[in-house]
Amino acid sequence: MGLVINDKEWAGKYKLKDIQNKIILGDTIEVMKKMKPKSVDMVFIDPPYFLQLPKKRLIRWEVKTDVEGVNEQWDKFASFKEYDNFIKKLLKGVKRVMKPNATIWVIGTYHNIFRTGKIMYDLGFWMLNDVSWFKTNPMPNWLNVRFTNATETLLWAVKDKKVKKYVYNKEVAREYSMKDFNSKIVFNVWRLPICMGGQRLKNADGKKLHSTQKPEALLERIIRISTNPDDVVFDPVAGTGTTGYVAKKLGRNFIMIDKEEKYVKAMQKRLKGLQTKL
Amino acid sequence: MGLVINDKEWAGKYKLKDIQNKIILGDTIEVMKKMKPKSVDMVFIDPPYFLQLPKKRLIRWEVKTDVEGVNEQWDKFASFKEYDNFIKKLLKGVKRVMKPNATIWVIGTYHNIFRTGKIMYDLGFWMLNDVSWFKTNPMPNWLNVRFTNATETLLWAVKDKKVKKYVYNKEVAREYSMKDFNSKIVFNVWRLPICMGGQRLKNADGKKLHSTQKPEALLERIIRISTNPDDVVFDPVAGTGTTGYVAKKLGRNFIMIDKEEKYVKAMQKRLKGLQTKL
DNA sequence: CAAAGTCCTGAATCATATG
DNA sequence: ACATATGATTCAGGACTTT
Repeated sequence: MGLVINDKEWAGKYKLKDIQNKIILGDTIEVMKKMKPKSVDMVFIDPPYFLQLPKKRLIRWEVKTDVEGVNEQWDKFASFKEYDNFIKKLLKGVKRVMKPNATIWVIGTYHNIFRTGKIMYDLGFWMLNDVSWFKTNPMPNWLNVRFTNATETLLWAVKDKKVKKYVYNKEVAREYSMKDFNSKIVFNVWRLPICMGGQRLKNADGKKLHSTQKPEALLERIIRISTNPDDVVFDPVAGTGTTGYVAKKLGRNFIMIDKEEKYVKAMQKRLKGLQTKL
Repeated sequence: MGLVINDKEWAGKYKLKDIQNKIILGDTIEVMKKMKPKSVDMVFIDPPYFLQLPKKRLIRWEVKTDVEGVNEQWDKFASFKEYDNFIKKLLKGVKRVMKPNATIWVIGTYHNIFRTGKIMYDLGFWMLNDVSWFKTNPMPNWLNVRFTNATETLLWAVKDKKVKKYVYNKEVAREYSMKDFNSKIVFNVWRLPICMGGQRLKNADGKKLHSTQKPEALLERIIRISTNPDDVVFDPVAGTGTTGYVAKKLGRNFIMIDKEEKYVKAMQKRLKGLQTKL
């Protein structure tokens, strides 16, 4: 049995053992319906950001160049409504497969995080924190017509208000806060650089494979703080697979879904590389 | 003509000269309807945050005093829906009186800022930045079960997507960024302390008058960066009146509205104190 | 008077056990 | 699902008191 499951070739339900530490190629909403309820310990979601950029010419303060911008099929939504509907379906599906004491992380920018947060509240998630990822090396806004957007926002929530015994490794959290600000207070502000250098996956042309690949250090922090070893970390829109890669590296298990073959292939390669390393 | 206008005693519309540098006592939605469209240069809103705090009291065990949360009438909403409706009416009213190139600032915490931001997008405001106010002296999370909430979020937007020539004093912005982070990049992260000491308005008992008084330094930054001298700064839910106080101090004009007489009285006193100072 | 020590408090969705 | 009783944590900064 390989690392990848093609959902089209799978009839019936998924048992946990079928998909643990697997990448599933398929429509995430449909795949989740076939998963067992209350089966994962933590969820990380990095949804499409709905940048609303013009199709041809991307504005330079948003992205580096026209070619490399977020202008791909997966970020195309006709309207706020369509976007909201997608996020709502995604979060509903995720909530169903979360264990009762599981937590969920969602990352976004000001383009999408407000609508997304609002939907989380409406679905009954209980917010624990909004965390501000303060990038140490943001792209400067060289037109100087507004502030340099140096942050992304992470929302951290539990399934319901009544959940109390979720995982929060406070000593680990304090480690990072000491490193960031030399402070014993564990702030909801994190300082770390964006994804750079060797971490960045490239395609055959040497161009970056994915516009919004997250740094491993970000996932490391999230996973170490909010899961224990052997927990199952779930990413329903996995992209380049940083979630599963870091989870595995830290002795956790993963389940990842993506609908694009090129990303699934890249994840597969990345994880195989990890196996040889370990 | 005094500093305060009682809306009940005012028939007909308000001309700009009637209300410039005045505090209006009345229902903000109704008052705004009587204001002239396209008349203000900048708006600052610090709406109720809809904290949904538990009814029980928290006690500090060592000193045996209550932890006073916000538990006041103005933060009472029955449901998300009721809260959303209030914010929607407020923002619609505000948009109407904004000049075409005016900008708007809205502040909040994770309790309310996501729904509020979503509504702003839906009403057609064009977001310029989300700014993270990183408090230098937050209340620590004493039980250590989540991150210390050390931030509030400011949303900064223009009236419509097509607005280009709004006020952004980039040199002033850089001043603050140098002070905060010794950086020439003007980050969307601001470091300043919460409202403390002599700034804080007290009532006759020596207790704080308002749970959520904003520091003058915050308003100073906002006003200096996003307005020019003699501009009209509008605050439709003025509370303790920090907006007007700082605006006046910086050579701007203000219009403030609040429905509670005790706050209007306090603002009046505060502004009279400023006149004697200047 | 200055320096050191004490007390208080800040927009907070902070826990657990029992009935 | 409530309400109630019990328990024993955190830091910066301003106001106040003592040395």
